[in-house]
Amino acid sequence: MADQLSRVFQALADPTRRDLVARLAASGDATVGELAAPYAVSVQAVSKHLKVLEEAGLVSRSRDAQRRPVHLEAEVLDLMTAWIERYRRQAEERFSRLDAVLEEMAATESPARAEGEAS
Amino acid sequence: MADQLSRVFQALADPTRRDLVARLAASGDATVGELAAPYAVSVQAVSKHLKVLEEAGLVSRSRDAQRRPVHLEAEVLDLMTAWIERYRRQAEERFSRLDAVLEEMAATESPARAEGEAS
DNA sequence: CGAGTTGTCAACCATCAGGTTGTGAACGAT
DNA sequence: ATCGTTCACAACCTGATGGTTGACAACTCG
Repeated sequence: MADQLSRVFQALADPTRRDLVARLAASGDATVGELAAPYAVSVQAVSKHLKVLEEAGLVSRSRDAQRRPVHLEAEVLDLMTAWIERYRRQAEERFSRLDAVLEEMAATESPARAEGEAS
Repeated sequence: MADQLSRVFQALADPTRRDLVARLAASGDATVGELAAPYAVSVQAVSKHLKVLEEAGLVSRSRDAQRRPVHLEAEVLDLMTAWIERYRRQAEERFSRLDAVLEEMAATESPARAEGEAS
C-alpha cells in the first residue's frame, strides 16, 4: 500500500475515520481529546486513526503547548474524485459507444456478426 | 466493515483492484482469465479480488457456459463521489466563513478577542 | 463417456489493522 | 520542583487480507 491514492482510500474505508473527517469538515480544527470524546474507544485508538489520516495526507497536526490541533487537508479529496470520475466517465462513454454499435447493427439489413459475439 | 461505503473504499484501496476497475471501464466486460493475464499472480488471487469488488457492488458476474464474464457497475462510484464532495464542500464553506470572520475582525476598530483565540 | 478449459472453494501461511494497556514525553499551572 | 493534562509510542492480542497450492465443479468438445 505504498502509493498515496491507496492510502487515501484505505484511510476512508473505516467509519470512525470517515466520521473524524466529517466532523473536521463541519467544525474545523480540533484536539485529539475533543475528537476522541464521542467514541467508545481509547484516546490512543483515535490517535492511531489520526496517524492513518495524516499519512494519507488528509490531516495535519501542529503543536500548541501540549495540544496537537488536528487540521483537515481537504485538497487531497480531489485526488480521489479525479480518479473516480475518470473511470466513471470512461465507463459511461464506452456504454454509449456500445449503444451506437447496437443501433448500427439493428439498422443493418443482413445480420452482421460483431467481433467476438456469440453466434 | 459492514456498510457499503466502507466496502467500496476498502475495495479501491488496492492497486490491483483499482486497475481491474480501470480496465473494465476502458474495455468493457471481460473474463477472469483475461483480467488475470497481465498480473504476476495466480488466477485464484484475481478471483478473490473480483469477489471483493463484487461484495462492494462495484462488479457483477453472470454466467456464460464455463465463462464468468465480469461487468463493471459504475453507478456505485457515485456513492463515493457524493460522500467526498459533501465534506469537501463543507470544509470549503467553513473556510470561507472563517475568512469572513477574519475580515470582520480586521474591520473592527477595537481588537475584539475571538473565542478561544490566543492572546 | 472421457478429456480439456475456466473458474471457484478450501486450507494454509505471513502480514496488516484495529483495539487494548502501560509507560513516558512535553508542557502549563501551582 | 512537582503535579496534572494531553498525547504518542511500544508491546501485545485477535481477526481480516492477500497470497499460495490442491481439489473439484461446471461446462464444451471429441
